[in-house]
Amino acid sequence: MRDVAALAGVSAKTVSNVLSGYEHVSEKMRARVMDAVSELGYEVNVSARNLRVGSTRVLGLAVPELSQAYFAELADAVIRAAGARGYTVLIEQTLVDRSLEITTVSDMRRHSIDGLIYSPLAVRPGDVDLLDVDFPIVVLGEKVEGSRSDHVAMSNVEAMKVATLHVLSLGRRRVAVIGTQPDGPVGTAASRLHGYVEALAEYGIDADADLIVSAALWHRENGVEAMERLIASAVPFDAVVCFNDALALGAMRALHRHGLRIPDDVVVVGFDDIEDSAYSTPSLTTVSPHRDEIAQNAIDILIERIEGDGARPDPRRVETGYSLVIRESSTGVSVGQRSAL
Amino acid sequence: MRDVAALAGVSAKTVSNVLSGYEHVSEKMRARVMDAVSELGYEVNVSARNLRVGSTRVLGLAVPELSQAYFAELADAVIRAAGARGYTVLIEQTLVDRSLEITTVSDMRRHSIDGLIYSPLAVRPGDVDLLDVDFPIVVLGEKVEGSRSDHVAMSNVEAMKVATLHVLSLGRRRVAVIGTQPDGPVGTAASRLHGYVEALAEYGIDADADLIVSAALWHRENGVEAMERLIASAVPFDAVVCFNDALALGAMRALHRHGLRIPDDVVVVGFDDIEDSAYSTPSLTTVSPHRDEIAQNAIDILIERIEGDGARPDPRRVETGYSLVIRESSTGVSVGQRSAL
DNA sequence: CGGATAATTTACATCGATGTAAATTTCAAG
DNA sequence: CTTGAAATTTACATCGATGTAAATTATCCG
Repeated sequence: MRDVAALAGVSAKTVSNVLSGYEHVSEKMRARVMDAVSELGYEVNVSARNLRVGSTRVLGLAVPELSQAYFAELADAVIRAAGARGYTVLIEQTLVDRSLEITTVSDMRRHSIDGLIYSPLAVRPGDVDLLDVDFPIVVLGEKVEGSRSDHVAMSNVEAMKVATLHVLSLGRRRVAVIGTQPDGPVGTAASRLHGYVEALAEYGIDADADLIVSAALWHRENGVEAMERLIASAVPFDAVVCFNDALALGAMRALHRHGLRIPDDVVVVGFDDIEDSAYSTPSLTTVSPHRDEIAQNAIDILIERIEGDGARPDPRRVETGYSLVIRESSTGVSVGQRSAL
Repeated sequence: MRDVAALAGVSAKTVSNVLSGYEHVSEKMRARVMDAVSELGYEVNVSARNLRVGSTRVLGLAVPELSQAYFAELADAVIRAAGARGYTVLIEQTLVDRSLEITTVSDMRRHSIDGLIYSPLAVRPGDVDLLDVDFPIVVLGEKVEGSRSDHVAMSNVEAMKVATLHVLSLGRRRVAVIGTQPDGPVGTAASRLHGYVEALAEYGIDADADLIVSAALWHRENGVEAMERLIASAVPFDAVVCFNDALALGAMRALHRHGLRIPDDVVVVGFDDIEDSAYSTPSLTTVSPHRDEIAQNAIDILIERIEGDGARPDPRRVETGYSLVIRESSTGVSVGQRSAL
């Protein structure tokens, strides 16, 4: 910057003013400085600016795994929303060794980040303290009892209830569910199971433990495996609601392999509305969380905290919308707003 | 840091030494400093360190869109490879407005990054200069004529030739191809088309222009649309090779809708081996680029450049491996190494 | 044309961590 | 109980951009 200033015959501060778009800079000055800048191919040193200014305009986004379509699509939405506000996003994968989720916020502060959007797989009760840091954080998903951090989430209970009611309205009565944790449902899984149970209750049906199938992770392979188990158990069922689309796609794969027709023999419903679900065969009925709404809210709240006066007001809780997208896997025909054809 | 030093009764430099793991620090000193650190909840200011040290240990990864499974899976691989070397990854999406790819490297240098891995959709001849910067860059995909930057890529020609030969070996002779750009093939598309043509030539077949179908983007919807056009054209065909899996999945969707059976009526082959392809119905035969190998090579070369002596040696060209994964969409049965079941 | 006001530019200190080189302490051997 | 070498710690300058406040220049009006 010194060099540019010297070449333009002005002070370093003037160069800085030009580059940071300071209001009171004359046109000729601006032109002169810009010439010098391009002649020397100068670029500002971001680290120095960050140090001086005290912020980086970089936000962290912590997700379990980018290779899961839901999180990739979420990341895309977050990056766009952040970009529109002039922020960049640094993505952290928390599920690094495919089985253990590391959750220490301080791990993420290694990189100078102004704030963090945290989308955990499952926040267990004890994790609350980890999040209760004096640093701007917005948590996506289940709100945690006693947590003082900001949350953006849809109502998993309600959404899953709507999805299950849809299945029941089609006349199915033996509705299986895939996706609880092997060691008992917590977090998102617990809420979705709750919605499922509530829906059954409206039809006067008691949940049958034999129809509740666990999945270690929510990947396609776990869906295949869970469905194989369900079929092997010989428990009769005529529908299955899955806690995410990957599980549902895996389950469909297994059903297909066993010659079971979808939806004739088994109705399948997913959750997340990832892109694949519109293009699978059959296309998948699923709950579509409004991802852009989630991303937008998270970004807005986070930036508000960052640029705010630093006071720690009451935690904010935003509930985002969702919609049920009905496709072939439940009705045989596709009518949802984002269906494939 | 001053405060920590004061509390521990030592100089700031000693605190710095302790925290950066300097060799000659006595045990009692280390303990004393660490106590002070945790008592004050001190965390180093990364911006200040970056300024002083002159690097950030952050690498950029520029991909068109994270919501495309191939790039999400690639990003995952890159993040892991970088993490193992102590680097973090900042992801940039270049396809911001869904149609226009911005490619200026300097756009990405807004964020203090030590180096960049750039995975362009299509580098056109004129783009060479944009990449010929004095900054560590590794380009993924097609090597560009005259480019002086490092490249990591598989042989698209060869891989597509192998895929097409597979189709021909099944007895199909009217092999369509989906994925050229509407305004003439460039970059990756050109190479893959080349491989297709070469394979046909081995069977003494001339490429038929009517069987070469373009796609504006390589998303599922474009695959659907391309296949609809092909079917509407009434040109007979008994197989289709697609330039990526998303196109193939979209094409399968369209075939299904028209009551055409896969693979009986039409053999379908994709490219990329994204996770969906193993779980689609039918599962998709595809070329599997060795993503981890690509990521590892890119990271190794990039870090070598960054940590090297700054000399600008000859550009490096690494060719990574691939394999043909044969699944139901070509043979009716799945035998590939990463098949679904 | 003087004087006041606004616009523009400048000098200097500062953000916080770390490299350098010098100062101090520690320790083994004589 | 020296003495020299090694180990440990310290003082100080520095990375590069920007906020502050003061200095300078331009502009306008009576």
